[in-house]
Amino acid sequence: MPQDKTQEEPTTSDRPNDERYDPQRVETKWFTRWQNDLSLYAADRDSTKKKYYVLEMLPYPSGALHMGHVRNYAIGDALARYMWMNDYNVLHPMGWDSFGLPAENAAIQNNTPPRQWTLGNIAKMKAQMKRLGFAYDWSREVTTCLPDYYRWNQWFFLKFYEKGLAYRKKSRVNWCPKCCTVLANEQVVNGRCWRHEDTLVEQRELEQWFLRITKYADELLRDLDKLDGWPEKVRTMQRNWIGRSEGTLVDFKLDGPAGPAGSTISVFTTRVDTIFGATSVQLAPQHSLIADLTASNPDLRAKVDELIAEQRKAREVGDIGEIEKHGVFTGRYAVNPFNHEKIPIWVANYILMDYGTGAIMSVPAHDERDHEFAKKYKLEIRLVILPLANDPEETATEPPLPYIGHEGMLINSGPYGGLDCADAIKKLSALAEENGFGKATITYRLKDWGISRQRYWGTPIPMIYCEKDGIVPVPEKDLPVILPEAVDIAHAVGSPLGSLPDFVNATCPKCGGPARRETDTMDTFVDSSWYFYRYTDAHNDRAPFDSKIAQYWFPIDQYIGGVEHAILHLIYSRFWTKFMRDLGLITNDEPIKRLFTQGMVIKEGAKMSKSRGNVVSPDEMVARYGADAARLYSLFAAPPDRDLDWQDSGIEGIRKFLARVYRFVIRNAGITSTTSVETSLATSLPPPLSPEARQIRRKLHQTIKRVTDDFQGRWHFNTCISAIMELVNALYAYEEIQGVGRAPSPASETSPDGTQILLAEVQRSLVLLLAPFAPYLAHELWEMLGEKENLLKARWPKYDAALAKEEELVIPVQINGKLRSRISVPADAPESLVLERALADEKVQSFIAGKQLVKKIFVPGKLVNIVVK
RNA sequence: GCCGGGAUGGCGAAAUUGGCAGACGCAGCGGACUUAAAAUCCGCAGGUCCGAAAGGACUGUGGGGGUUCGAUUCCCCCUCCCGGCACCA
Repeated sequence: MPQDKTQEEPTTSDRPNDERYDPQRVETKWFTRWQNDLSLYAADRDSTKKKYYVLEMLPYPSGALHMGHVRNYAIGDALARYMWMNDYNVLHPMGWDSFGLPAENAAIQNNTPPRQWTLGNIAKMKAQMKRLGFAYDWSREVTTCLPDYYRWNQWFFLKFYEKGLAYRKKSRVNWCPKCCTVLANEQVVNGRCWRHEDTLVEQRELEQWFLRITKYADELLRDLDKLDGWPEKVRTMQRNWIGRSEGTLVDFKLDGPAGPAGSTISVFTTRVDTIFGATSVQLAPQHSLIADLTASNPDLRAKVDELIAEQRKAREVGDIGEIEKHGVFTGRYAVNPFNHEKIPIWVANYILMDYGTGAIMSVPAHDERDHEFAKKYKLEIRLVILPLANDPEETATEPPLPYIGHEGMLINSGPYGGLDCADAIKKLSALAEENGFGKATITYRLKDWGISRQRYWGTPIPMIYCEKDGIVPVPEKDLPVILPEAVDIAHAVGSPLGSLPDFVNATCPKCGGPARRETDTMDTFVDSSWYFYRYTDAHNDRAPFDSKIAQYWFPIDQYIGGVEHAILHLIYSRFWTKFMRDLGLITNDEPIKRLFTQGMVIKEGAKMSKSRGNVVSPDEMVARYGADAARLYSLFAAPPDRDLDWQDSGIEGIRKFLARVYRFVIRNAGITSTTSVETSLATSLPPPLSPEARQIRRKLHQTIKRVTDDFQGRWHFNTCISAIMELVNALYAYEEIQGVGRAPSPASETSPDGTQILLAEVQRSLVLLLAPFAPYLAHELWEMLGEKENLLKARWPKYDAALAKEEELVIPVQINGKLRSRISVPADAPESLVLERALADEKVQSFIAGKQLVKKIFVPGKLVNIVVK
């Protein structure tokens, strides 16, 4: 309805209503149209075009989008639309990371089954996304909590198992004694249970499934160097997380009788060159040997327990680094294999069981912590490294302790005295290996990925335990192991699935005898580790995806999301890709070519949160200002990689800008409809253009250049949008001078003159420039201009560098680096002319009069600087 | 402690390669239109000082130094803020 009206009366603006930009009217009109065309944003299956895979991180279906989502998707959507307009075959899908805790939480609170709650939320959020106008190929939608997706999680798990990369082992987990269940790390808040604020979380040993990500630790680290399209910050975070450390394992022997834990104490050190300075061995309080050492020594046991308690407390408070170093002598000794020296074995609270071997050799002279500890307990401090003097003639002097430098020479080290540190490390490691008491090794901070969760709302782990055959994988043909629906989560003890006999009881695939099903589910990070491959072939029911199709689309050209996923999701995804490559499913080593991490949306300087009451709701913004304004503002208010401080007055300004564009086109659309747009390339304009019109043409080409350049990688959409604003301001100024559109020119009935062709071209380009950022308005205006073709398929405007060039330049003239005057010169004026005019300038004259000219600096097109004395 | 990113008007920000600091927008002020208001349109606007005004002088990008004809930009030192890792052996 409204569309006809605007086409009929675009230039007879006697009724103000026609000029009023009503985002609701425009947006609902196009929203309805887009709803009816499902193929609108579909990627081509077979295409000779170049591909472009742009992806935003899929959301958890919490129930409502927040502004962070809007910003994230506005960035991706702008890029997708831009690439479409540049004739790429664009893949721009969306899905739902829909397994996870909140669904169970909601189930308990509202008594709604997790599936129902989740699917309901997805419906709500999908509607929001559509209303916001995001151009997704919904035919490829992936919902991770549905069996047609999670069956492939199970399939992958079986592959991991087959290759020996999924294994089961006992490990320490967080346990809430009130819930009687394991908690994920994220469910532990300050060392307490998220549901019982008064209850401290305990550590328990449980059998868990692990994926051997450490097998790829080195490759994951090395390949970070290849990811030059990733932010340095993320690469650094991953490097830290992987935490590679080169060193040596050395086995000390327990002196005297040994218990079940044996008599070997392996220590890891990066400084084996200092081993002759080791004056004690320090064990973590949880070290396996301690049970033996304390078996007949309840006193020692009690002291070790205290150390454990101290560690735990420090961990709860979060400052394990600040803990005061305590230790206790075990009364026993270990033998240094290099010199057969007996040194005391201590247990200390600063030794961590989960790094290295949980045991160290203590070298007080050359390690800060060891030094502090040795001083406290009066342990021997033995200097074994002398710093090399800069001057070889000089005798090395004893350094202040602890001396931790590497540029040194061994002393007091038996036959190795005189070696430099680097040499000694090599020699001693080799010696240890030859003699079977150690070797050079690499440790990682990265641990194997424990994926077992004692929760309901996740992918069932496809494993069966048979009394006779032990652990037996579910045969591929029996997948998926369906997650049962009617489960009482609230009253479950342990894994909720364990309370369902129908689920638990199974037959062994090997012997056919009675067996028990695994009742744990997978970590939800499994779901998001490979989902983006599924988009390429979302309905495949014979494989997770077709390798050929994935090969066409991968790697992802541009991935966009929050930096909070820099480690977990993005490391797991890289790991999964490498595993799939080794399976032969894909050929790429890395999933993501370019990564962009956008900043947070904050308000009044703080993260939006319900408790703070500063949450901005996208629905409200859409209702008040329209989706275009909400999107445009989220791109305009800050460069996308920085945090954005939301201001309602700011989005109001954006709405005004859109209205300004709308009014301009409404007033001038008539010109276009009588103009042959196809032939109106500005270069072929008839010659007589007024200076003002040439100025507009120049501004247009400059604007196209600025916006296009920014899309090529810099992505400062805030400046793109200000460039478009400047263009619109220029058009208004031009209108003011010319009175164009205000009173329609009767000349338009005959052949259009140059100015009219130019104006038509400007309007058309303006709409195209706006299309990636404000799709609703752009579509409306596109139609208003009489265009029949879908705007997404229209070509992105090209700029003409010659037309973008200024004819006349205002050149600042500095004297001794201070701005003193400006002169106007033709753009291509040679140096001699510019300098001549600069020196002739009245103000310049007054500043240089009576002074000696030292130097004249001319920067073409930029400035003149005259240096005088 | 180590690593990464920041700091520019009242506010969000711009300056892409060392070359006019503050584009664009918000808030503000003035004007036009209006009975009035809203909306809209036009204009002003870093700070201090001089001047009735036009205009002019000085100063200014967290602080201090340096390189340069010229520094928000490059180098050195320092402060503060945000993020990551951390008794990592």
